[in-house]
Amino acid sequence: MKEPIKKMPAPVVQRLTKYLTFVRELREKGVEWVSSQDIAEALGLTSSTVRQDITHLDFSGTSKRGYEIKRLEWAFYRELGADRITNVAIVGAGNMGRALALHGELERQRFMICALFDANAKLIGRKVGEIEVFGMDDLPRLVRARKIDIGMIAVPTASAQAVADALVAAGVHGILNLTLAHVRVPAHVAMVEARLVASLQELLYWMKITGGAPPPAPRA
Amino acid sequence: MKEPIKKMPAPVVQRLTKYLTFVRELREKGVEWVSSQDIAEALGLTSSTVRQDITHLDFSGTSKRGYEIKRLEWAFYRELGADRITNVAIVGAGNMGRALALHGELERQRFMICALFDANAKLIGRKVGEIEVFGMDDLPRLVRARKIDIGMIAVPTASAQAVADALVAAGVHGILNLTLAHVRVPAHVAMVEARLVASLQELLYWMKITGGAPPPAPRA
DNA sequence: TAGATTGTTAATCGATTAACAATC
DNA sequence: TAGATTGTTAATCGATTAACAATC
Repeated sequence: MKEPIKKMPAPVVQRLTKYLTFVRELREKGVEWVSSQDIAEALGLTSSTVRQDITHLDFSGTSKRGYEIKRLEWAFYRELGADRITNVAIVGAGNMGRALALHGELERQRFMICALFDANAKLIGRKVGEIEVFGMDDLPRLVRARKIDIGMIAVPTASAQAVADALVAAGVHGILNLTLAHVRVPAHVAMVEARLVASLQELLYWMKITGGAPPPAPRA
Repeated sequence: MKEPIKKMPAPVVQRLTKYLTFVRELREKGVEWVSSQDIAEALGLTSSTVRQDITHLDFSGTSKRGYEIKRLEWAFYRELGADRITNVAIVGAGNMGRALALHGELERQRFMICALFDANAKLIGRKVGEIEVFGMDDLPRLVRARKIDIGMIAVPTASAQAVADALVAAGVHGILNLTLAHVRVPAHVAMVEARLVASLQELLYWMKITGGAPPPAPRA
């Protein structure tokens, strides 16, 4: 086990997801080797940053040739923990929740949507594609039974914290928050914010500035 | 015009969207004053950071009492450029694009969805709620006619760059990219990435680490 | 071999935090 | 007034970049 144990900084983790997308594209095109300079140019970074970031992986390049794409891609997946299937529940069977449930890209990237939940009794029992909608009461039971690791919050802003609490109580290990609300979770549960409306507000600011772009890695 | 002209760092802009959400909630509850310490505790920051961030605004607090919530909320909206209506186009009338078009939260936060676009001829002419679906050919004309400032990319990953190019050519000033792809735009166009699948991959990493949380401000 | 590219160390840059004087 | 909280300056911390020796 040579895996580095040290926690990577958040900016590095975010760039890893970008590297992954880029090298996957290259592999699909049949390219076999890539240099830190190639990656840097494509993503608007310095080659130094790219090499430093790859340092965090259990992976080595080759002098003069760069990085072998197939192995590098795999190293990214492995480091992120995205090399196996992850079971996901979506809370909120409104427009957004249903769209996520039907979003093929998730499955393609090994995220399996195992259940939808909604507080609205009229929606319970319906199906969205293959996925059944359950009431909130079933959350603890199904999280356990279906080994659900991640809960996605796609409910109205006002209910976001209550849903997060319910997901934590049910035992998920990670939460993706899609609402505008700031949500708090205990330290043993990981959370990433994907607040779409907030992203639009951030975008407005960068548009104000020189009609210009944000610094290299906004965040997404 | 006392507005500070200097560009804020990306982490500050991202926190601004969080402050905004928090103080809006307080205002709705009828609270009138808030201290940097209150905000810091709610959002998991230091009061020092909060005060430094507010420094970037054209706004002053009051010794001993803190910040007047109504005025502070407004200052956040103004600094972000979110104090007026912004016209938005969505490209991609699939599940995700339609869900966004129907997502009431956008309108509530002054983003007006003015048009949907899709390459699929079968979808053209249909309506999603009140919003009509147009073909890609109509993009340049409608961006001009409807004064569309922002384009949201909600198409399959493989078409993301082509759509971005089309939006830039049509003259939008900002782009929100919802696909997994990394997309490049010229410097005069602002872009924010809201790559949902990448956010899930980032989440997987934080789950690996102590089953733990990311550092204070992951991005979003 | 010669040259290109990695991996790593050290320097720089920028953001966060601490400390405290100003102030209402 | 006394005390609480801001606004600001200086110190710290961490991330990015530059430089270069190692190496295939």
